[in-house]
Amino acid sequence: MHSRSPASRTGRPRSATADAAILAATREALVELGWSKLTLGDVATRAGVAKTTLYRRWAGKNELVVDAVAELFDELELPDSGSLAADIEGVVLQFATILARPEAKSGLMAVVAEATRDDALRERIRASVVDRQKRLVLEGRSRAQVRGELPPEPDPATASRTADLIFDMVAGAVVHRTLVSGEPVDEAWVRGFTLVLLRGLAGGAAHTAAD
Amino acid sequence: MHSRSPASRTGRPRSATADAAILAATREALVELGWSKLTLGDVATRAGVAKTTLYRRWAGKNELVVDAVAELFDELELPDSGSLAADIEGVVLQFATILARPEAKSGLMAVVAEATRDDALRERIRASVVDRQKRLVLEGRSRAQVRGELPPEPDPATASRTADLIFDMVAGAVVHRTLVSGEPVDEAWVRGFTLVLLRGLAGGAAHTAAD
Amino acid sequence: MHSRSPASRTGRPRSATADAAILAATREALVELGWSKLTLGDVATRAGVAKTTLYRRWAGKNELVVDAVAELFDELELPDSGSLAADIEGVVLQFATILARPEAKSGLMAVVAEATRDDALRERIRASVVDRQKRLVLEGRSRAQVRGELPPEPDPATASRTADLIFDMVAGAVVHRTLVSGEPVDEAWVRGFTLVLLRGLAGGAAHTAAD
Amino acid sequence: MHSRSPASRTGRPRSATADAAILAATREALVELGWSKLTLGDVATRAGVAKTTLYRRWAGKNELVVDAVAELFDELELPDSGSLAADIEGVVLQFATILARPEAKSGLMAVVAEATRDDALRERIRASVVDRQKRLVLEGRSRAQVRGELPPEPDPATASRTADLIFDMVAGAVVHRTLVSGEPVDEAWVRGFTLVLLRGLAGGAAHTAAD
DNA sequence: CTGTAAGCGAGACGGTACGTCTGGTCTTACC
DNA sequence: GGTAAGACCAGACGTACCGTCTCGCTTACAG
Repeated sequence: MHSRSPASRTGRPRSATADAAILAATREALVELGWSKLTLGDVATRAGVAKTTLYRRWAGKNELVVDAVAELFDELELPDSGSLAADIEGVVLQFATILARPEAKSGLMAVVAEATRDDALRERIRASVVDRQKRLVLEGRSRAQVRGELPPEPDPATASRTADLIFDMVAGAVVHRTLVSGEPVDEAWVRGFTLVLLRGLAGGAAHTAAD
Repeated sequence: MHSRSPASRTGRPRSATADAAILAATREALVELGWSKLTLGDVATRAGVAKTTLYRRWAGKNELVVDAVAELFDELELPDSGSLAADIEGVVLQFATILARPEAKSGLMAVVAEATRDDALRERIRASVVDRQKRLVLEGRSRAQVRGELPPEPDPATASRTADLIFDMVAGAVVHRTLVSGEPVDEAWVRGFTLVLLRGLAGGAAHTAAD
Repeated sequence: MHSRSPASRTGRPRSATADAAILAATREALVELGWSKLTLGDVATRAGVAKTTLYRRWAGKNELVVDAVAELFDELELPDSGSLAADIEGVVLQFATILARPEAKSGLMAVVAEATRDDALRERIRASVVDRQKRLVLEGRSRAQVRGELPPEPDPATASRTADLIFDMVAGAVVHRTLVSGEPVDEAWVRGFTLVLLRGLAGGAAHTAAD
Repeated sequence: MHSRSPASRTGRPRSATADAAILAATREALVELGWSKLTLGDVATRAGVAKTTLYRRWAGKNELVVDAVAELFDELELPDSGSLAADIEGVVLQFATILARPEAKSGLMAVVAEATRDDALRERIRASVVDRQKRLVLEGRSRAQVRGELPPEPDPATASRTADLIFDMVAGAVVHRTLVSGEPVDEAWVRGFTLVLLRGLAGGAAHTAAD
């Protein structure tokens, strides 16, 4: 999660509870203040921790917020609803619900903005948030293949490229609707979106994208 | 663009060149520093203008950046390439090209992040950036209808809803791929994406989304 | 006193009252906290002034304290008591009275201590405190010469050297008794000290010191 | 010197060398950094000792520095040069030589400054530094009385008062010239100063100071 | 063609947060 | 129990910007 001196055997060990308190305080501050008015001094105070403790563990505001927000998405689960379309609709709705929470909106977009000028930060976001949830796409596909809704995918490279496209489309559309358009991601929208997505994918998007 | 005292008839008029100089300086600073390290004092210096002049015209950093970035998207044009797919591919590529510029990335995402806590700001973004470019979707559709590639749309409400969905999907996917995934939006990707989108839309997404 | 851009015609002029408020607040803080616990942030608060204002005018704690303390010694006056001995006793008592004040003790000794490692600071102390008060020695001597108590001094270099010695002896003895010995500088002590000093000087200390 | 648990019979005994190492490290740090930038953490590191160890033995920076500096003055010796004036000149020069060392200047003046607000500290300085060296005045006087240069002093109270005055004048003048005036205490200055002092004392300063 | 109202540059103002450093304490593991 | 290591809380440091203000000057319309 954050860098730790790997083999420090002596000295007082780092407080185990401090991490959790700091991340929770960060989310709390994001809700109340938003990213731009969040200050590390305030987070430290809320967490009942000295500023030095915070800086000892995270390099700055961005890294802290990424970790605080990433935890939010761990509660995403692929529902087993019997059909691919229903599975997708379920997970998209979950995703939208989390993204509608103010700590997610404020924090995630801000660090994405910062990441446009900081490759290490983008990598951290990708690792902590995106790749960690890509499991949902993979699991959904394999489940659909078992059900016979999707053909087995022989080429792993193509499979990976298609999974990325799906992730860009799902996450992008939900984020854009929520944050830019400012419209709710309700069941009707999700159903329409899922229909377009599945119909579009049926018949080999990957084939075309690969030429 | 920005508020101006409506009926000030007396006194020295505002410098006409200052606005353009400030917006250009803002974009320059966005390129060099990114949003979070951009300071209004620095923009004023770059523009050869006093800080007071800047504050007289814009309420703050966010409003200034929205205006500076919005101008970038005015150069988008719908190419007339003979087929709907090619039109879409063309405009998506243009959009991706603009979005790849650092002043666009840095600025746009940051103000979107700020807008999560500021409805007035989101409205300003929607008006200045999104709605201003929605013309492209509408024009592309009507052109495709003339060509016979799309059926005429009888219900204007459904038409509007579909246009919004398209915009969310296009803008969202491009933004996500560029900023989060960090992968280039090249011709291969655009072709794959457009294929999925068009195949998905064919046959009445709006119908399903409307029930 | 402190550096000032000499010919800045534009911009908001510096607040005239801020200087006095800051120096007074510094003395107040010296009384309450002493030098080592005095913080510039606290001084700024007491003076009703921002920390930046303070840093804009003084380079740091030492320079500020020198100026704050130097003002205290401006109230020294050479009494015209009719005899050299009485004049000296009067001014030594005044000096001791000022030095007994906590803001003088705390501040002066601390900056002298700092000056052991900072030549610029020692020069500032010498200029602001010592040389500014050396007038007392010079005036006292010329007055005594007019009275016929001292012979006219033909050699200005010798005169200056003697004045320095006198200053070192007077200031040094009073400071040492007050701060190190911790004994009061009362009239009895002053009379004894002055007797030793005058008897010692009578008959040409300067002559011997010059060979 | 510093408090020691008097009857600790069990456990690991305190390192005997640690004290000396810490005091030497303190003087070293005083030379390099001066009092205000000296930190106990740094002293501990230089001495190869844990901060805990240091705090267990001294209450704080001031006490530590007093002990470190006091040792410096133990090398003062009254030379037996055959005349009172020469004895005084010799010891004044020795004193000035020690005081010119940066660890003495920096440390001594700083703790004197601190002592203006801390009576316990002033007492510690007086006991460790001043009273410990007052032997020089007493020994010098008695030697001069043996030689017949000074009359025997019948009244012990007067004798003590005169000794104090001498100490204030000698130490004060040397300190002031060294630290405030910033001029060297060379042989010429010492000869002039001693002349004034002895001539001033001859004939009963104490008598006048006592009335 | 002069008065006046607003805009202009410069830069000081009271503030807030930064990220670092130090002081003094506490908690480990080892000796 | 003493020690070295180092994390802990608390809070000051000096810097950078914030958004506002006070200046002396310029501009251009209005009377």
